[in-house]
Amino acid sequence: MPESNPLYIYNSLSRKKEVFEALNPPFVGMYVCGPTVYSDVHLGNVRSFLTFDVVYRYLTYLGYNVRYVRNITDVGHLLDDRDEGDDKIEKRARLEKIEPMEIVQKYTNGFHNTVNQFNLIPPSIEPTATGHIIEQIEMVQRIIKNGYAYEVNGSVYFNVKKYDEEHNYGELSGRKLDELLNQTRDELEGGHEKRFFADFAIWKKAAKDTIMKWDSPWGIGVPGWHLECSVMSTKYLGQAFDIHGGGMDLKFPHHECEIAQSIGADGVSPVKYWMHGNMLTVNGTKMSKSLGNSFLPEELISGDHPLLEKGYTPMTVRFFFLQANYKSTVDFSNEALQAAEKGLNRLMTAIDTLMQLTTSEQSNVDVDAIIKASKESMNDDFNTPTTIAHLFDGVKLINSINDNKNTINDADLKILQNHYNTFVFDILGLTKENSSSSNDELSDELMGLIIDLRNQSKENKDWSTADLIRDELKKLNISIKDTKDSSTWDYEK
RNA sequence: GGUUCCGUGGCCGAGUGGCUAGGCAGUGCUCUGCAAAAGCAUCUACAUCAGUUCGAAUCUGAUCGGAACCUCCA
Repeated sequence: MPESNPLYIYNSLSRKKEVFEALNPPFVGMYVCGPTVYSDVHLGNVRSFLTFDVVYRYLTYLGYNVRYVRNITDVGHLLDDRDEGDDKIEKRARLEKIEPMEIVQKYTNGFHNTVNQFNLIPPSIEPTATGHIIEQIEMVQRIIKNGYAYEVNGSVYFNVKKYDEEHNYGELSGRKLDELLNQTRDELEGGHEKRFFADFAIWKKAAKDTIMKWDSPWGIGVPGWHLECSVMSTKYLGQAFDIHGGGMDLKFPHHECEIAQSIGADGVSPVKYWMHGNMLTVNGTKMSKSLGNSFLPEELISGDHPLLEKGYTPMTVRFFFLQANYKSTVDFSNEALQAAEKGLNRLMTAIDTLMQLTTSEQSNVDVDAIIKASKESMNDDFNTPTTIAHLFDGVKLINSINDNKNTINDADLKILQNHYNTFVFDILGLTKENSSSSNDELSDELMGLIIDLRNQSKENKDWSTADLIRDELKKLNISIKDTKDSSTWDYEK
């Protein structure tokens, strides 16, 4: 539980940083909009999930008991909500000539593999839309009963106009209904089933050739596109819960509709703190599949993509993202990624140094200052860039102790070691990626032998042999680095 | 057009009234047979114009430029 300094969270609803106070401490309910599993997740998606991974990790660190729910959307994402709506997953299934659930399984697996690579902690519950059809039907019934929805030809629409008369449709995104009306006048032409242009489907009658469909009081159909999140958050976190996260692009209409549905069904505004992560951009434009500027995590790692000069490890990317505030866009560039790669390396090297530091009787360094600064940064709306900056201040300190320019005693060293373990590995979720992970005992022993031979050459001042060994190993992507009285080696991809 | 937001040094990116983060690159130095790596030190800034103020990157207004959302997207 937060003691001295409280945690502040930027709430999209109030557009202010607010002190975080859990509804039912020590429990915290957090819902994050997960992926629609109709194709591979790309790097932009990863950034969003990473943001909330850190939120989850930090809340846990603070002592909260977090139930983290992140859904899998496996049905119901209609391409539009007009009469001829089409389901993304079905469309993809037809293209690939396989079962919709095969698509769902394939890309769910892919999603899990990807987020594992980036060291994201799995959520406490990962519910699927198709697993909650009954609950969705029940929610539609509650909304109808409360007079906020109407049925037309086997479809049910949320009555936004009526809702807005009693509540405030658009409170999250700052939109006004009459302003929306002005901009979408064209859309009103033509005889749709909706009574009002802003109404949205919460149950949609199935087209004849639809494969995924369910029986309901209104006939055979599919749940509307915004409903699942309302249903599953209510089921697992209650009618009102602490944090709801998602990408900025979901703010409107998706999250706006969630609020309306929850109030329409249960009379309760569902979320205390709305959090929105910003977009990953490429050359200043949002990364998205339709623009063709996205790339897949595998392409990133291999470097096999026109936009990439080389491959980058998942941890480099994780660190790169954490060096920016989650509320800002991050622009992808090779230069920035390479800077992150080196910076991360510097941090990890310093941690190695930290673990083998020799102690003195006295400390003349202020470890508390670094620890305090790191915590305050995280408490300031999960400000990972400044947290990392403070960790780098510590790097300077660690190196100076290692150079005998400063001293540290046993107690302080333990504190500092613990701090870096906690912040770097537990909270920021970075891991040591041994670039020589392909090593086995045999290569270790062989390399040890080669290095011994080379050291003998060096002792004999046979520089040409020593250099030959180093140059030839270089061709095999093995780099030799000489330190004062030993040599290390690394396999570089 | 509407809503929301942004423009910081070569690059990335913090910072919301005075104390000028951090990383990468550059430069100098240390270490070293050489190299690499590592370490230390260090230089470049606040889109433009006007205003408020003792004082502004930070507040106000205008101008220019950019983005997201308003249609599925994290």
